[in-house]
Amino acid sequence: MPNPRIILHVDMDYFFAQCEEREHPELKGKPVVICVYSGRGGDSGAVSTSNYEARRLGVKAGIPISRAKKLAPEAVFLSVKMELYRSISDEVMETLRGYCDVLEKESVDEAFCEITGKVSDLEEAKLLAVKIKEEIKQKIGLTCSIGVAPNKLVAKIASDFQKPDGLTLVNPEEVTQFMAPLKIADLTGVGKKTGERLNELGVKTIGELSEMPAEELIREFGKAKGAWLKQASQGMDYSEVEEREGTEQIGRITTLKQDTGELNTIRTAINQLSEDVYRKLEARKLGFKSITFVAISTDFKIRTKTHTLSAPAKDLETIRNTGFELARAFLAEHLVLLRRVGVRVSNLIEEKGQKTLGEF
DNA sequence: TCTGGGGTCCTAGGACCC
DNA sequence: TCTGGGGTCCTAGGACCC
Repeated sequence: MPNPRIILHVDMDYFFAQCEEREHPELKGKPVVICVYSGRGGDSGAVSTSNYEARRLGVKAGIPISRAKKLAPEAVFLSVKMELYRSISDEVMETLRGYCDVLEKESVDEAFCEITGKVSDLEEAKLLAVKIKEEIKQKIGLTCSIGVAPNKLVAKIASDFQKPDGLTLVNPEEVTQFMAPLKIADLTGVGKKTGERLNELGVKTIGELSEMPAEELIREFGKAKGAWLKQASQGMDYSEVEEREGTEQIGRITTLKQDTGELNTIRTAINQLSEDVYRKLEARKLGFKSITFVAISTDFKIRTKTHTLSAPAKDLETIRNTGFELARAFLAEHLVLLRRVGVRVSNLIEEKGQKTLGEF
């Protein structure tokens, strides 16, 4: 049998709110709510995240700001400051990089670290995790929660097991016992829809899921998802920790001041969004082949319209004009009022470093 | 109670090519 | 009258994650 892998999942605690607490120590101990205002005036918008004081009052990510204010009138409400969080995130990732063989940044506040080559057993892994936590605390001033396990799936669930400032280790032999009592929603990849359908089948825990016949899961959820559910419920996951570079897509989305089906109003929004997307592309020296117009109607249904160019482009005009043409075509097809619109580019291509025959 | 914004991955049908 | 199979790309939509 090959040596088991040892993988860390590092999850920053209530990240955006903790960043704000670091910048403004007087916030500590108070409920803090980080908001995305829609721009429609008043408290229209949603909660992005909140600290534990606010969570205790029922204020969680995703709820409307107006509702959060009713639940916690005394809380401090702040707008997201993405640049700040991103620069702090860079510091965290830089610190982690020093400790692992491979670092996979999963999002602005989470990462997987492969440390199989850095430690010889779980005891050493624990010491390393403690050291990482201390360094992030000392150098950056933030707490995190870490899960240590033989694969990514279990490491991620483990990092979520004890929070905030937690550390959870799962031996290869303990994986099954660790997973069995957990709710199916704790399984990353099981969201609202899958959770509801499993509930209808009488499945509430990961242990119960692991007892379902694979054939039945495949019949219910299709080949890939069914087989995955069976494996995941047993704590099996063979996916590798990998440094991923190339982003797949870059997009911007915005809420319109009013619901509208008017092409001219939408054009103004598209122009702005296109410029933002263009700036991000430019910063990363990327070209693109596909442009997508994203339309979210008043009933919150998401529809898209995509055009793929015959050759890659990298200019603002192409994004803006194609985006507008797609919007025009969309409105001709659908008689709906739109609440939000977005522009996205995909099929990204590195401007430089394109492979040429000369390289060989 | 009234709902942000940034992503990833998967599916399925159709076009097109060999 | 009966008429393959495989691969890849494109589009649209859905589920999920933070």
